[in-house]
Amino acid sequence: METQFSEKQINILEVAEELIAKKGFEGTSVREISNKAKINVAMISYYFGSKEKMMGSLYQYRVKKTRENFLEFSEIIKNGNPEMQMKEIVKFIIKQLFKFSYFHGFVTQELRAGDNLKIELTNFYKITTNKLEELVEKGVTTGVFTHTPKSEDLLTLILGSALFVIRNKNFYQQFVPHQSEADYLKEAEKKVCTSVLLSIFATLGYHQAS
Amino acid sequence: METQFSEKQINILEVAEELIAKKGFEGTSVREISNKAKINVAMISYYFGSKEKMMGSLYQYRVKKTRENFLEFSEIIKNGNPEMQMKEIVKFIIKQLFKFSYFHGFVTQELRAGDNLKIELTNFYKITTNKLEELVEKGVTTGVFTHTPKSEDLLTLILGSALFVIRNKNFYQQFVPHQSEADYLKEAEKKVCTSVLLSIFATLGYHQAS
Amino acid sequence: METQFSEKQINILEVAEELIAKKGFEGTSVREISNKAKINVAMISYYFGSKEKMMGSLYQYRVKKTRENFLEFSEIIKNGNPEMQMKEIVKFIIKQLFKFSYFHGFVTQELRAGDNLKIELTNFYKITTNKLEELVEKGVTTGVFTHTPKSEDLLTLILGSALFVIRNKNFYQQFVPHQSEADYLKEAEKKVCTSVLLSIFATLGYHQAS
Amino acid sequence: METQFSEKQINILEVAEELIAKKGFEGTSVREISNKAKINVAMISYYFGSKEKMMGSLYQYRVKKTRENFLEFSEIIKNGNPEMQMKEIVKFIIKQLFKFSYFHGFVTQELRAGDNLKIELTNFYKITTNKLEELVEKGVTTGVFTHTPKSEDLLTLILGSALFVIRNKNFYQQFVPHQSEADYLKEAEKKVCTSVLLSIFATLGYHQAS
DNA sequence: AATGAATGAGCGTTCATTCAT
DNA sequence: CATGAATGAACGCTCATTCAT
Repeated sequence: METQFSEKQINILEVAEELIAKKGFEGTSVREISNKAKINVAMISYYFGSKEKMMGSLYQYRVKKTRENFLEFSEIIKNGNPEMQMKEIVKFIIKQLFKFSYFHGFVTQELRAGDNLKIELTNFYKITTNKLEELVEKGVTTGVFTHTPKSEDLLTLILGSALFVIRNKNFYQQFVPHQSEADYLKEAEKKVCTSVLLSIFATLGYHQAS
Repeated sequence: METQFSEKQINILEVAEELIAKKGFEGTSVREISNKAKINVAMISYYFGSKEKMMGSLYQYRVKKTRENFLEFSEIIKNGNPEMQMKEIVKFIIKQLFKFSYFHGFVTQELRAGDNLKIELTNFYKITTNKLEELVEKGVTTGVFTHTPKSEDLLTLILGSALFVIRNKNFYQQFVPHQSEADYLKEAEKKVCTSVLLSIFATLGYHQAS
Repeated sequence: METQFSEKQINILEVAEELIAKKGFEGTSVREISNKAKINVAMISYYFGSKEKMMGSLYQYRVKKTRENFLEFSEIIKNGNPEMQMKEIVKFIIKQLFKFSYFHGFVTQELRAGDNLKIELTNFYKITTNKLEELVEKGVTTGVFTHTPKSEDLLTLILGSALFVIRNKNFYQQFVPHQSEADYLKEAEKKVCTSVLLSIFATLGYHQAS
Repeated sequence: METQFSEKQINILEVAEELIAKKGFEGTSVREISNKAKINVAMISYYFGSKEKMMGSLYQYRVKKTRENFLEFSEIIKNGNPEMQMKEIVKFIIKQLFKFSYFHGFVTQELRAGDNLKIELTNFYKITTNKLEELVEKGVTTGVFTHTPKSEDLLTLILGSALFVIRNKNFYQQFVPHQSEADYLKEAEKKVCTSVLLSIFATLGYHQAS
C-alpha cells in the first residue's frame, strides 16, 4: 500500500501543481504556494520534508491517479472490439492530458529528484503500451488493422502531439477558432484528438471490417 | 542587419543552453553558467545586460540559426518530387531537433518574458507549415498523396513526437538498444524518424506513383 | 494609532541610526548594520521590508519621539512668562539635537525616497515655529521683546547653529576645552546654547521687564 | 605650490561635485560621473587614483577657490569702516555658500578620507574667524559695536543658518515666495541674509556712530 | 499538531578598479 | 596617453528550511 495524503496535503499539492505548471518548479517559491493555499510557509517542509519532496509527492499523487483512471477506463471498455477500444483509449489519454495539463505540461521537464519517480512514470507508460500492443494484436487478428507499428511509437505520437499542443498554445491557437482560454483548450483538444486518431488509424492500416 | 554575437558571447550562450536545458531557467544560476564557461560571473550582465536578456539572446541565436538552416535546406531539395521533399524535410526537422535538443527541449517551456520571442518562434513555425502545405498540395496534384491533412497537425505530429522522445529518455530508451548516451540519441533519432515518416505518409494516403 | 516597533526592531534602528549618521545611507550596508546589531542580515528585510523602508521607519521613529517630547515640554512650561519660555525652549531644542545628534546630523541630507517623510519633518518644524511665534507675540505684548523677527528665521538660527556645531566638530572643538568625546559634546552644547540664546534675545530686542 | 588640475580634471570634478551633492558620495557611481562628463569610466581612477582620492581633489579644489575668493574680497573692502566690512563679509560668505551650495551642502557630511582635508577646511575657517575677530575689535574701538561675541560663534551663526536653509528647502520654501527652483535659491539667499545680518548686528550691539 | 520568528546560503546585479593594448 | 574589456568583491534581497514554543 502506498502513502495516502491527508486532505490538507492534497490541497497543498493541487495549489502547487497549478503554480508550478505556470512558473516552473524553481520559479515557484514555497511562500507563493503557502499564500495561495492559505497555510503557514513552514507547513510545506513540515508535511513533505522539503520542497523537492513535495514535488515528489505531487508527482506520485498525480501519476497514481492517472494510472488508476486508466485501468478503470480500460476495464469499462474491455468488451468492445479492438478498433473501438483503440479509439476510446486515444480519446481518453488526450482528455486526461488536457484535464491535468497543469501537471503534464511540466512534469517531464523537471525530473531531477527521485529516480523512483521516473520509474513510477515509466511503469505507467508500460501499462499503456501494453494495452496498446494488445489492441493492435487483436485488431490484426480480427483483420481491421493491417500494420503493426510499435506501441511505444503510437504512444509517442499520442502523447507527443497532445503535449505539444498544450505547451505551444502560441503556435496552435491560430488554427483553432476560440473565444476564451477555456474555450481554446476545449477546441484544441477536439482538433488534436481528431488529427491524432486519423494518423493512428492510418498508421494501423485500418479498414472497416467486412 | 541583426545583432551579431562575439565568440565569447556564443561560448556563454552554448554553456547556458546546455545548463538551462537540464535544469530550467530559474534552476540555473548565473554563477553556474559562469563557472562552466570559465568566465567571471559579472560578464553575463556585462555582455547581455541581465540573465533574462541573455535568455533572449540565446533564443534569438538559436531560432535564427534554425530558420536559416531550414530555408537553406528547402532550397537545396526544391527540385525533387513532393514525396521525396516531404521525406527529406521530416528527416531534416527531426535531425535539427536532436542536434539542438538542449535548446528545443526547453524552449517552449520557459517562455515567459519576451513576447516578441514567442512571435519569432511562431514565425518559424509558419515558414515550416507553409512548406508542408505546399508539398501536400503538390503531392495531391501529382497523385502520390490522396489525403490533405492540415499542415499544423503534421507539424504537431513531427515536433511533438521528436520532442517527446528527447524529453522522455527514461521512457523511450527501453525500446532503443544502445551503449552510450550519444549512441542512444543517434538510435532514438533513427527510430522516431522511421516511425514519424510511417505515420506521416500513412496519414497522407501515400501510394507509389504508377 | 501609529506603527509600534518591537524591541528588536528598535535595536536595529538605533544601530542603523548611528552607522548611517557616520557613513551615510548608501555608505552603510545592511551587512554592517546586521553585524553590529548581532542579527542575521535577512532580518532587516524581514522586519522592515527593505533597507529603504528601514530608513523610513527610523525616520518615523525618531521624528515622532522628538515631536512628542517637544509637545510634552511645551505643556510643562506653558505657565511661565514668555522670556523664560523662550529661553527654555531654545535650550530644549538644542539639547534634543545633541542627544539625537546621530539622527539629526544626517536626516535632512538623506531624504530622497519618501516624500511623506519630508512632510512629517516639515510638520514638526511647523509645530515649533508656531510655538516660537506665539512666544514672540506674547513677549511683545508684555513688553519684554521689542522686535518681531520671523519665527522661521529664529528656528533657522537655532537649528542651523546647533547642527553646524554637531557636524563640524573639527572646526568647533578648537574653541571648546574638553578631555573626551563625550565631554566635548557636553561643553559644545553649553557653548552653542549660550551663544544662540545671546543672539536670539538680542534679535528679539529683549530688555528686562521693569 | 599646490597641485594644479588640468582642464579635463576640472571638468570631471565639477560634474562630480554636482552629482555628489545631489545623491551623496556613495550614491554616485563613477559610471554616472564618467557618463555625464563624457569620459571613459577608467579615467577617474586614471586621473585621481581612486574615487576617494577624486573626492579629496574635489575638496581641495573647492576649498582653495573659496579661500582665494575670500582673501581677495577682504582685500577689496579693507578700507571701509568695520560695520560696512562686517556687513559685506556676511553677505559675501552667504553668497558663496549659495553659489557652491552643491559643494557646501554635502561637504561636512562626507568627510571620511584624508585628515589633511579636514585641516584644510579648518584653516579656511581660521582665516574667516580671524577676519571677523579683527572687525569686531575695530568696531568696538570705533564705538559702533558694544558687545564682543566670539568670532567662532558668529561664524557658526552665519554658516549654520545659510547651510540649514540650503539643506532644508522643504521647510524653508513655504516662507519664501518663489516661482522656480533658481528663483527660490535667489529669494532664500536674500531672506536668510537679511535675517542673519539682523541677528549678527543685534548680537554685536550695533548702534549707528554719532 | 502547527506556527511565527529567525537563519544561512545563495540569488542577480553593480560596484570601483585593473589590465592589455 | 587613453580606453574597452574584464575582474573580484560587495551589494540588497529572497530563498527553503529550522527551531522554540
